[in-house]
Formats: sequence, C-alpha cells, structure tokens
Amino acid sequence: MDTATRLFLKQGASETSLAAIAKELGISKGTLYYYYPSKNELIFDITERHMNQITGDLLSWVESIGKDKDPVDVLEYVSKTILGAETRGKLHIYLIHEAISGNAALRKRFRETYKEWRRMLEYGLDKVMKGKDDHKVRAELILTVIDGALIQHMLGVRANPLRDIISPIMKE
Amino acid sequence: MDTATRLFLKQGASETSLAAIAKELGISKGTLYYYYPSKNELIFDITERHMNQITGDLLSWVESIGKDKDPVDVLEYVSKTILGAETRGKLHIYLIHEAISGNAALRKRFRETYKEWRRMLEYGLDKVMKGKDDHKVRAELILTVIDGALIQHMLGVRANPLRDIISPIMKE
Amino acid sequence: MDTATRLFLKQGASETSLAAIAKELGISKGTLYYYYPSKNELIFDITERHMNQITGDLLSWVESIGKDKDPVDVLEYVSKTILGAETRGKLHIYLIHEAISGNAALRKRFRETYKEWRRMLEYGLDKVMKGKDDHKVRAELILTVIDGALIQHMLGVRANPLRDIISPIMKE
Amino acid sequence: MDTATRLFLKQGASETSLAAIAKELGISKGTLYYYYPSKNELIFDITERHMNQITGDLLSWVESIGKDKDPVDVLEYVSKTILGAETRGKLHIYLIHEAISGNAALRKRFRETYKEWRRMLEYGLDKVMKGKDDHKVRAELILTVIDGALIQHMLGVRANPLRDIISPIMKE
DNA sequence: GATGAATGAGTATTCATTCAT
DNA sequence: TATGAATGAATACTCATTCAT
Repeated sequence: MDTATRLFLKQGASETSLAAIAKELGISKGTLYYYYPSKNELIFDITERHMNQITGDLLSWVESIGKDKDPVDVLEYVSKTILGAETRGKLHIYLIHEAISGNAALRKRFRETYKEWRRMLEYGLDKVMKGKDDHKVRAELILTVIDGALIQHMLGVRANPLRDIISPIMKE
Repeated sequence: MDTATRLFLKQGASETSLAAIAKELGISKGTLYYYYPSKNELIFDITERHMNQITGDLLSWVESIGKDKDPVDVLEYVSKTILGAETRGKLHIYLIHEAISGNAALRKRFRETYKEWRRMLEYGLDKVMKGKDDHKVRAELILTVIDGALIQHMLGVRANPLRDIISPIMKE
Repeated sequence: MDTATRLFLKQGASETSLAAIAKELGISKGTLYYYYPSKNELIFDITERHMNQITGDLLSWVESIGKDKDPVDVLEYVSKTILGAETRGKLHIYLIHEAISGNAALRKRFRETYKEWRRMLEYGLDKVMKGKDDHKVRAELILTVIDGALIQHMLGVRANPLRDIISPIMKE
Repeated sequence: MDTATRLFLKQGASETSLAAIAKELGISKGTLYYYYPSKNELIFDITERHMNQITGDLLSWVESIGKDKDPVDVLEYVSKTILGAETRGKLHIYLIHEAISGNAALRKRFRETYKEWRRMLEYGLDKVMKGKDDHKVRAELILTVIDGALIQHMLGVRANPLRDIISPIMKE
C-alpha cells in the first residue's frame, strides 16, 4: 500500500497501472490481486488510510488546544495537517480528482469525511475564539481555502506564503 | 474545439478519447490529426480559449466597476466568472488535473494566467476598496477560495452558500 | 464433487473456476488440489459419476421391463433417465462440450459409455418388441434423438412435446 | 472472418482468443478491433453467415424437389446441408454451445432460425410425401436427429451410417 | 484537405497451478 | 491434511498515433 501510494503521488491514481505497482514491489500482478480484488478497492483503501490519518491528527490537536491560542496559528496548523509533508497534499488532490471523475464510492467517502472535519474544526474554533458565532461558516471557509491552496501549490501558482493569505480570514 | 470541450466536460480530458471526439464531430480520427498534431495540443488550445474567456470577462468587469461597489459583490462576481454556468468550472478543474499530472506546458500556462488574473483582481480591488493596502494578498486569497470552492462543489461537499463563505474575507 | 457438479450446472465446466468451487465448499484452493491433482481430473470424475448413474438407472430398468410395454413409453423413460430432472441433461451437454473441445480422455470415456448404453438399449428393445431385428439401429437412433432434444431444449428451440416427436420412431 | 471461422472450428469459439485470430491473419489485435467492435460481434456475424448459408441451401432445395423423391433421400440431403463438409457441422455445434452458455443474442438468433428451418422442412416434406399430415412433428424430429447426430459424430460415437439411422423416421 | 486502415503498447482482470509451511 | 501466498501466462478490449492514398 505504501508503494502504491508512492506511485499515485507521482502520477495520480488513474495514471498508475497495476503493472507498475507490482513491478515496483517486485511481485507479480497476480499477487497484487491476491491482496486487492480490484484497483478501485486499492484506491479506496489508500483513501481511507489517508483520511483517517488526517482525522486522527485533527482530533488530537482539537483536544490539546487551549483558549489563548492565536487563531491564525490554528488555521496554519490545520492546513499543515492536511497538506502535510508535501506528499499528503498531493495524494489528497489525486484522490479528489478520482472522486470527481466517476468514482462514486470515493465521492461519498469524501462527503462524509469533510462533514466530520468541518465539525471538528468548528469545535476547535469554538475553543480558541470564544464568543464568536460564525464558526460554522469559518470552518467551511478554512477547508475551502486549504483545498484551493493545495491546487495552487501543485500548479506552482502561489505567490505569497500561505500564512499571509490565511490571516485575513481569522481576523475579527 | 467546441465539441472536444463539451466532451471534456463530461469526463475530463484524459478520459476522453480522440475517437469519441471525432465521432461526435462526424469526422475521422485522421482528419482530427490533420488539424491538431497531438491530443496535448488540443487540450492546450482548449485551455487557452478557456482562460482567454475568463481573462476577457475579468477585464471588462474591472474597467466597468465604480468605487461604491459592495466588496462582497466583487468576489461573487469574480467567482461566477470563473465557475460560470457550471460547465466552465468543471472544465477548469479538469484542466488543472491535466496540468498537475504531468503536462508541463499546461502547468506553465496556468502559472502565467493566474499571475495575470491576480494583477487584474488587485487592480479591481483597488478601485472598489480604496485606502486598503493588502490587495495583493486579498487577490490571491480570492483565487484560492474560488479553486477550493470549485473542488468542493464537484465533490458535493459544500454546506453553506458560497456568498456566506466569501463575505468574511472581504470584511475590513 | 457435489458442489463442483452444482456449479458446473450453472455455467458449464470451463466457465467454472476452481476458486469458485473452493469458496462454495468453504475450503482453500490448495486443499482442492490436495484431493484432485488437476481440474481435468475433477471433471473426469464428475463425468464418471454422471455416467454411472445413468447406466445404473438404465440397467435396473432393462431388468424390470416386461414384454407388454408400450414401446413409446420405453423411449420416454430412457430419455427421462438421461435428461433427468433438468440438471442431469444440462450437465450432460456441458460434459459433451468439454469432450468435444479438446479433452481426449473425456472423449474416450464418452465413446465407451455410449457403446454400453447402446447395448443395454438394444437388449431392452429386444425384450419389449420381440420379432423385430433392427434394434441395433433403433437403439442408436434413440440415443441420437435424446442428444438432439437436449440441445434444442437448452436453446429453447423445442416446439412440440418430446413424446410427439419420439412416437414416430417407435412405430412399426 | 474465414480465418476466425477456421480457428473456431479447431477449438470452439470461447476457447479461441482474439490474439490467436489476429496472429493467424498476420494482423494486429488492434486491426481486428477495427473491423469487429467485440468478440461477441464477430461470433454473431459468423453465426449469421453460417445460418444464412444453410437457409439458402435449404431454400433452393425445397424449390427444386419434385414429388417422386425418396423420402429418405430428403432427410439425407437436409442433414448433409447442415453438417456439410465436416467443418460446417463442427461450427454449428460450437455456436450452439456458445448460445447455451450465456450468449443471449445468439440464443435468440438460433430460436428464430430453427423456426424458419422447421417451416421450410415442413414445406419440403409436404411436396415429397403428400397425404401425410404429421409433417410438423416430422420436421422437428429431423432437426432433432441432425443435432444429435452432429454431437455423436464429434464424439466419435457413431456406429451405423447416418442413412441407416435416418430411414426408420421416414417410413410410413 | 480528408480519411480508412493499421498498429503496438497498454489496461484491468482471471485462473489453473505450485509449494513451503 | 490443509492452506495462504505467489505466479505467469492469458484474455478481451482501448487508444494515441501514423501514413499511404
């Protein structure tokens, strides 16, 4: 699965053939099929793992934060959690494309997961910025910005550091 | 080209075969190759046109706006220009994926175009919200939010209307 | 073997995978190979059993019939013995196909068995219709009609009830 | 198509791969697909041709026969028309198996064609054996015997010459 | 200008068989 | 006895690209 993930990162899921994965692993295609009944299943499992990692990170962060945190730090942390270590962001984008262009099971998984992340973010924001009531919207905005930033990062389009772009969102 | 665009919209660029395009056009694949030396070239030309349309729209809007506009309207207009009529947004995403997953020429084109859009937006914001000086960052943020919103729209992930998410950005 | 037979009945022998048989049995493919050295062997054993059943039925019938039997009943009984209960006929056809398309061992087995059945039929006809001397030919004709009827039944081609088609054969 | 037919004759339709056909033809698999969109289509076309040939032969025969023909000759002619030249019969059997084991389109085609052949045979029998009224049944019997004979011929099971087996059917 | 024919490398998937444990 | 893991060859089908006419 790590190998598959690595290859997906290079070229995206649908551009990666099972033959390539098998070859990289030094096993036969048949063996690959012994473990994963179809390519979709493999993609789905990788997605699952990817999302669970993010959710886990988010969760432990939400539980640890205190009230006197700088809100901008919050967003920066969250975005790093999702984009994390370059590869994770890349995978995220590829999985999104996979979901958008036909894979319904994946799309459903994304919908559920985003809802969960939104809830967690809301809860976290509540802790940090007490007294504000637009956390629902702000949580969604944060996730939106992160996805947009991800795309632009991969296009090499970014001009300013992410922190600068983020900060206006958390003001007032 | 219209036909190719229409098909790309349905399934994305790499999922659309030249045979399908030729068939839809009622011509032969051979003839298609008479006009476009490769599939990449075709994709590139479609991208070109797509971007020029947006740029044109943005340009005429920037020239027309007055100083007393509601800033939130600005962002809403811009996002509608890019996402326009559902289809344009879909194409945008598919082209982005194409660029990200290997097509370097396309990626370069995106970089240039985003820079141009950013400049235009900056100029427009300057007109609407005089006296502020963080327009550079705000312009980039707007483009980022639009890309993120695009993705989430296609995933069916969106919860609140775009306008609500946007408005905090343009506040103070 | 019962399980394998059941699956062969659904789709034919060459369309049934050993994995499917093993799964249905709740054992592993490895275990299947512990008992049968190859798929061909398994098919052969099933054929063996199928034929022995028919031969047995035919035998006990031949021994029991008296001279005053209606000859048409004879043929009807025999055909029912071979086609028996729908499933047996289906299996018969699938095994024939297997034999025809390459499996020489099976083909040999069929040749021997048909010869045996012919002899038994001849003997039975002799009992029922004394004084006739063309039983050799008639026995073969009966087996031929049964095979033809089997095919046509499976094609859904049959128009008249088998009995009507049969009766002219047994007339004088 | 001739080549495909020849190969189907050796091993049956589903045992013949498109790669084998292409290789035998000295063309690439791609080219084969240029002419036939799928293997099923190819099989169906071969079936079509096979059946049309038989139907044509039967037709011209029906039109030419006079009333004083020996009925046994009739059946012998018809069976030769269908089994004709060894290969035709083999193909017939393989197509039947293909139809039986899943190919619904083929099965439908068989049903229609058999009905047509039955009608033609009936008409022919009417010409040869005036005054008899069980031609409907006799026509079906003939087709049944032919199919049975076909199978047994391929199994190598036949003992008596076809003519001997046939003749009782046409008596009285 | 236009096309029909051809191709070769590639795709996901299947399956009978082997074998160390 | 039993099996989990592994395999390699095969299968139907796709597609961007080429090119002689």
